[in-house]
Amino acid sequence: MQRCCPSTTIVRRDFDAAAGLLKAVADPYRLAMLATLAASDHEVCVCDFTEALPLNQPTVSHHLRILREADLVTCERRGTWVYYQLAAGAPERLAAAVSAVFPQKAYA
Amino acid sequence: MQRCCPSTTIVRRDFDAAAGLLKAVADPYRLAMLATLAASDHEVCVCDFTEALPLNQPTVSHHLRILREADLVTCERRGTWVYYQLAAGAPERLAAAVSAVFPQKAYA
DNA sequence: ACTCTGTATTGACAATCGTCGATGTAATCG
DNA sequence: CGATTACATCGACGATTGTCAATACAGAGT
Repeated sequence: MQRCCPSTTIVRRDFDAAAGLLKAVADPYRLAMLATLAASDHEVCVCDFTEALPLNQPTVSHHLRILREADLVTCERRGTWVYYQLAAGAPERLAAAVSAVFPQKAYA
Repeated sequence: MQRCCPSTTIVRRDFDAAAGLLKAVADPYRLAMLATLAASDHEVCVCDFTEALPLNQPTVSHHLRILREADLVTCERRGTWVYYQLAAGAPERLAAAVSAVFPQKAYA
C-alpha cells in the first residue's frame, strides 16, 4: 500500500487576527456601511444609515460598534449627531488579511 | 437647529454574495487550510490536516466542507484518501469581494 | 429645570456556528 | 466474504450572532 502523499507541511501561522478582521466584515449590512463610507469622502451621519437600511436603530448601532471595535471606522460626536468615517488604512488592512493567506497570487 | 449632514447616499448594492464568501473564510483554521493549499502547489491529503491541526477529524471535515461549498477548494478521491486543492480563481474571488467594497483605494 | 431628538446600551430571543462522539460510507487488503 | 482504514455525515451540545423592544444617555432648545 502506498503512502497518501509526500507529507505536506501544514501552515501553522496564527490567523486569529486576520479571521477576526474578516469576521467583522462578513455581513452584508456592514459591507454596505463600509462601501458607503469609502464612497463618500465626507463623514456619514448615523441617521443616514437608519433611514436607508431596513434595520432598526439599535441594530444599526450594533453593526457600527462591531466595525468600530475592529478599528475599521472611527466616529465623532457633533451635537446630537454622531458621524462615522472610514478609519485610516482600513482597506489596506483588509487587503493585508487576504494576502496573508494568498501571499502573492492575488494581485498579479 | 442645523441639519445633520448633506444627506449622504447610502450604498444599496447587494453584498450577500461577498459577505457569504467572506464568512466562509472568517475562521482561523479555514484560513490556515487555504494558506496551506495556496503554499503547496500539489494537492493536500485530509489526513495532513487532521494530523497538524488541533481538531478532531469530523471538525476538519466540517471546515473543508464549508470551503468546498464556497467553491474555494476542490477535492478528488484517490483510493482511500481524499486530496484537496485550491479552486481556480479562489484568491481572485476573495480579492474581488474586498474591492467590491473599496473600489480602487486598496490596490493603488 | 424639563422636553425632545439622536444615539448607545441592555436584555431577550431565535438562528447559526464550532466542536465532538457516534455512526455511515467507500475503498483496500487479506 | 470480513476486517481495517480514511473520510463524510448525523445529532447534540454550548457559544456566538443578528435582530428588536425597552431603556439609558447625551446634547440642544424651550
